[in-house]
Amino acid sequence: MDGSPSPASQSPWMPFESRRRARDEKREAVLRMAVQLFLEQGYHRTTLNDVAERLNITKPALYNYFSGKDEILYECWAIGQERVDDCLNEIAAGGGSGLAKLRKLIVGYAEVMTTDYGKSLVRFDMRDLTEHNRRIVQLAKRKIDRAFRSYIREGIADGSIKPCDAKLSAFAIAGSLNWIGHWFQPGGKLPPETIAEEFAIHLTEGIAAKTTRKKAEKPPVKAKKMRGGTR
Amino acid sequence: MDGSPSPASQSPWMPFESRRRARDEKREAVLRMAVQLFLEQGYHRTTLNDVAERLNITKPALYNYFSGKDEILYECWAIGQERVDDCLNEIAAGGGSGLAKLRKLIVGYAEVMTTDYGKSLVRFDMRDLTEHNRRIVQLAKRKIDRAFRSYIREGIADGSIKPCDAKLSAFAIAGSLNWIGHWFQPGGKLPPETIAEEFAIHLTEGIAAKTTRKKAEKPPVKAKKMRGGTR
DNA sequence: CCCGTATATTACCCGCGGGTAATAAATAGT
DNA sequence: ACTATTTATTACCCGCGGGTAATATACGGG
Repeated sequence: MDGSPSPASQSPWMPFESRRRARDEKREAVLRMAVQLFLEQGYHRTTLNDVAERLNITKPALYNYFSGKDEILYECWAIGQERVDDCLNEIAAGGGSGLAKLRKLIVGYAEVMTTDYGKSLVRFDMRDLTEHNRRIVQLAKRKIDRAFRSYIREGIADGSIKPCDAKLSAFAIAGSLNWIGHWFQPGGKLPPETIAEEFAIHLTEGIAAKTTRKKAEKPPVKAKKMRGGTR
Repeated sequence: MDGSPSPASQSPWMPFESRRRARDEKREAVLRMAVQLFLEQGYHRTTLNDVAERLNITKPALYNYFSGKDEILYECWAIGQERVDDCLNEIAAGGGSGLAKLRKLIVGYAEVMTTDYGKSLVRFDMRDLTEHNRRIVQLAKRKIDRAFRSYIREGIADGSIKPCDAKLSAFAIAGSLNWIGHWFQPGGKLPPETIAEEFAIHLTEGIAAKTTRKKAEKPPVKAKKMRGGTR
């Protein structure tokens, strides 16, 4: 039934009939289309008409779900941020050396960066948001930065990481990871997991206390649990 | 202003030259103000009125020097690119191992990234440009990317760099460097040169064949080994 | 069946900002 | 001083696109 007859469009609004989808699903559909277009064309070059049209609806319909364009932008960002937060929480829940935590963060963050919502964390201009939302974003960014730095400091303290400037190292690592959001596209030959693992090794190779050439201990990166709910 | 070194009577071309020079200076003043505002407020939120106003002129006056807003954006980018090109040419002219060249590039590129025009290389959206200019930009970006990769490959070939995936390593390094353009601001306690040197060491620490503290061949990078404490 | 609510549409507003005359003021060349 | 050219100003156009009002259609409950 809900199997759309024509997969040409992922939109729940098939021209006329089945419009009885749950509200949240429609909201999500809007966000998925929006983030895709924002990334593809840029926020300012993407009109709400563009978004609506590709969903087989009209612009004002969007206002049933969002208060304005900037809120859509914010929600896209928020979904990506949520995934990073999940990652941070998982790490905080687990144990391990500073280096181990840092690597977990790199792997998780890198994988997020290969998704549309993840890209929105670094490709969107936060100055397009309202003052209120912008502050939330800035706070979140500081949180991520602090995580990187504190894991590095932790690693230095526990001996798993060589003494180094935590701030600069964090910038270097975060920069490499954020850049993924600019060059990665799903079609490539390197799958996200491979990229993430390679980066986890490479980016810590310079600061790890011991030689990093260990192949074991990592293959099963833990059950990567898929959260069913999208949001 | 420009004290004419000799009376105009001696050189009939002098007036012409001086006028052209004055024109170029004004053009540059426009670009300096534009790049500053574009970085500060973002391209789309910066109006030509903003630019003109801060220069004590009016919007249409800008059209004496530029054909439109997008051309101003392009010229800002071009200045930054020129500096990178200078850096690339210097490296190409000199010698050294692949690793040495890579480090030179890191130092040079990092320093460019701390300038306004350098930031424009990574903070501006090329999709705001005309098709023609966008193609030039893409070409230049590929050129830089090729430089990173080829130095790495060269380093692997001559033994100065450990075997690794040149493409991924280049992305990682370029990402760290490009990120500088997002976080650096002149007021900080770390001067650009220090950042550049630190990055040159850190970013190659993982892939350098031997311990990084070697002064073999040429010492293009000052032996600033001071690791650990940093400051 | 009727009504309330949620959802969608059509038609419109309007402000922002890039770009363009038409024209005035400055500067060089003779 | 007169003229041509460059450079600047004032005043305007107009299209794009975010946002709104009025309205139509569907759905669910009594």
